[in-house]
Parts: sequence; C-alpha cells; structure tokens
Amino acid sequence: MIEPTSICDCTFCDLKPLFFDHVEDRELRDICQNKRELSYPAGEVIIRQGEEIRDFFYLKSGLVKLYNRGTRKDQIIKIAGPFDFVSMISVITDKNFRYSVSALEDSTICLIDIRVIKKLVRVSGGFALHLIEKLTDSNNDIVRTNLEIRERNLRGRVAYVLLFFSRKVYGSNVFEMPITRKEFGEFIDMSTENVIRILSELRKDKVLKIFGKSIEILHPEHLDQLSAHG
Amino acid sequence: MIEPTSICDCTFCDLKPLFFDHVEDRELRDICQNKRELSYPAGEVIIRQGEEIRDFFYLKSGLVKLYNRGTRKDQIIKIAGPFDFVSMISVITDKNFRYSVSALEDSTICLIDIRVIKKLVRVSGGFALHLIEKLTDSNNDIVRTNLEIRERNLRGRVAYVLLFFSRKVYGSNVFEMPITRKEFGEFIDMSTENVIRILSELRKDKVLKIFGKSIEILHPEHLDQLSAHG
DNA sequence: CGCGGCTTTGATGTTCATCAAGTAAAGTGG
DNA sequence: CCACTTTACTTGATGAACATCAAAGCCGCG
Repeated sequence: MIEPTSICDCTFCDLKPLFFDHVEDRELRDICQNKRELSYPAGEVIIRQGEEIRDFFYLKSGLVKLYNRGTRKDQIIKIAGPFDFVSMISVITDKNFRYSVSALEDSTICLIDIRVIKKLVRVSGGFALHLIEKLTDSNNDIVRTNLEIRERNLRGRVAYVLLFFSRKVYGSNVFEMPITRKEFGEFIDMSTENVIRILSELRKDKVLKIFGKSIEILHPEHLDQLSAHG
Repeated sequence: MIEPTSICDCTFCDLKPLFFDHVEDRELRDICQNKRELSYPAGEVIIRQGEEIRDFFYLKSGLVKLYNRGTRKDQIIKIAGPFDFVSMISVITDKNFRYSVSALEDSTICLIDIRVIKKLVRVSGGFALHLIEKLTDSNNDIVRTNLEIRERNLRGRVAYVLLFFSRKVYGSNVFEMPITRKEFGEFIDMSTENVIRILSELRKDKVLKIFGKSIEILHPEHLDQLSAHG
C-alpha cells in the first residue's frame, strides 16, 4: 500500500458526475474533507473479509477482484473496473466486510467515511436514490454474470470470460490476462487444469494466440459461437 | 389471480415494523392510499420478466420463486418467503423486470406504487437508509446462497436444499416440497434425473422418507455431513 | 541459486448429463 | 365421470464431460 495522497477537490473527479451529481456543493466539500485516496500494486489485498467497515469506497482506476475466501476453495464473485463499486454488497448495512478484495492491476481507490455517506443519505433524497441505483446496478451485474456462467458448460464459460476481458474490460482483442489460471477457474467453477486445457485447445485451433498472460483473440466470432452454444 | 382486497390500514401489518419503522404516520397513510393486495394460487406467475415496473412489492404470505427464463433453461435465483422482498433486484432503477416470479404456495403480495416509494426515499432519510438495508440484505442473500451452492458437488447441493427447506422455510423435519424435481434441478444446476437419483439414494439409505412431494428427514445430521463435505 | 508458486500435458477414473422407456399423477374435454 | 392428454416422476444404460493425480518445466523472488 502506497502512502495516501490528499487530493481535496472532487470538482474535476471523473467519478463526480457519476456519483455526486445530486450532491450540493457544500456537501461535496464535506465529503472531500473526509475522503482519502489509496493506491495498491497488483496482487495486494485491499480488503480482508471480516475486517470492520469504516469506509465506503469505490475504484478510481485499476482492476480488482471481489472474492470469497472459503474453507474449501476461493471463489471469485466479481471482477470490477473503475465505475464499479467494490464495497457495495452491504457497506451500509453490515459491520464487517463479507468478502475480500484484491488488486488485479495497480489500483487506486477513494475512501469516504461511511458515516458521511449515511448522513448524506439522510439529508439528500437525490443522493439516496442515486446511491440505491448504483448499489442495485452493481448487485444486478453480479447476479446476471453468475446466471450467464451457470448456464454454460466449461468451453462456453472460458469463451465467455475471454470475451468479458476483451470487450468489457480492455476493449481490444489483444490484452494481458490480469488473473492467473487458478483464478480463472475460481471465477467459473472449474479446475485449473481444465482452464489450461481448453485454452491450449483454442491455441491449437488458431482461435487464440497465447504467450503466458498475453492473449490475442484471432477469431472472436468463434468464441461467440462457443459462448452462445457451449 | 384473485380480486384485490383493499385493506387500508397498515398500522397492524406484520411488515410495518420491519419496513415502515422510520415512516411518519401521515406518510404511512399516504402509502396506504396507494397500496393494493393481491393473492395468487400456487403455480401462478406473479411477474413476467420484461413487464414494466409499476409497483414496488413484497411478500405478505406464501412462498415464491424468483427465476430467470432463459433460452437454454430456466434458472431459479432465489426462493423467498414472507419478509423477503421479491421485486428487489432493481425495482428502483430499472424500467422493466429482469426476472420472473411465480407462486410456489398460495401467496399474497402487497403492492405500492413505485413513485410513492421513490418520493418517500426523497423526503425521509431514515426510510432511505432502511430501504437500502433491506435491498442489500436481500441481494446479499442471493449472492451468499449462490456461493454456497457453487462450492458443493451434487450430493452436497441436494443436502443443502433439503436443509434449506427444513430449517429456513418450514422449521421442521417434515414438510411438503414446494418445488418439482425439475425446479429442484434448476435451483442447483443439475439434471432432473440426478435430483431424483440422489433423493432415491437417500431414501434407500434411510436418511429420508419420501412420498411424492412429502419429505421427512430422518437423519438431519447425515445431511449436514453431506452438505459440509460434499 | 534454490525454493515455491504458476503453468502445462498426459493418464485415469469419477461424476454427471443424456437418452430411452415406463409408471404415476394431474389436468382437459366430451 | 371417464377417456385422453399432458406433465411429473422414476430407473437403467451409456457415454461425455470433468476433476484428480502425477510429473515435469518455467518463472520470479528472496
């Protein structure tokens, strides 16, 4: 974790229009006085499940995974980029985090004292509505993604995840996989070996180029096919 | 669907303390003027995904399933009893329902114009906080249940569901299964045949008594074992 | 430079879906 | 109320999909 930088002007924050549209200027100043920014290098744990919830936070830049540390195995719940909240599942309600969050890429998060958020909900109806919207959107995405993974077989799931990174995360057919093969499996409930096997198969079939973490999708339409019918 | 009954006094509603604690009496009257009650017999569809969202609603009595009508197969997202919201996933945000809801048992729901709810969020901070709490609790439950199903193999999943009905829904070792074997499978991603096979196995092993939909759990500790390690 | 974690491939066996076929139950129309 | 149709349930047989085990190479890091 890198030392906190103190930027106390949200006026030009990328996320302001998204999140604080309905907040009065003086309230925004209130937030700014209580906000902090933290940066984490890839691989580092940002939140450990069980920790007390003191802050509401969202991702300013980078990529993180939200996951459950189980006794049997770890399970990835969501892979979230900027504009996705990561502490969303129950920050307002719970006393402790239910899930862990780790940085998949170097990430910067913005923290706001949870009491400030609660106060804002109380005083600003517009903010409350906006927050509810964001919370439900985020949860919806988790449920939806899960349903889509559930209905596919392994080949379909691998294709789905590859297209997820290609289209939703990086917007390119060429990208670096931010997760290990093991994490890949933890995301779609499949053994590490089979993730590798199917990736290798796709390489042999000239659908992908793979050099370690580097991926190039040569035939996205083939992956679409797999994702749609597999 | 049975004709709406117009009960316009929430004062003694079971759900009032749960939901309307933070609402002023005059606001509560406002809600009452805009609320309706509807009853559905078991088996009937309450909400069809795609329909426009006009009302916020929760379950007063009965049991329902929240499910996704897919092209490949139906998937049950949640089985909800009273005190669980069912239109929760994104009522505030979306224009149309994303998922369908059916009555598993005769059910009564209470409907409130969504605009009234939104207005309440705006004017009452306490209500807003309370609503957020309920929404996140409900979503949390979906995510948590899903993780627990995901980490188990078929035998463990069947045991998990049996214990779910026994403990969380009916509070008894003897109960009528409210879902078909097919729905059982749609809840835990398994073929109907295998649901039956494992149930039959449990019957042969004297862990269960089964007569059609009637279930008696003879050895819950055995199911715990299966659920914990399977 | 050696250790541990990540990756890869092959071999093996289990788990699970699918197919097929038959029975029971429940709803439908005459 | 009974024949008829449909839907739910059940069992067995088969093969495909998938996890697990084993072994070896690779890479990064202290």
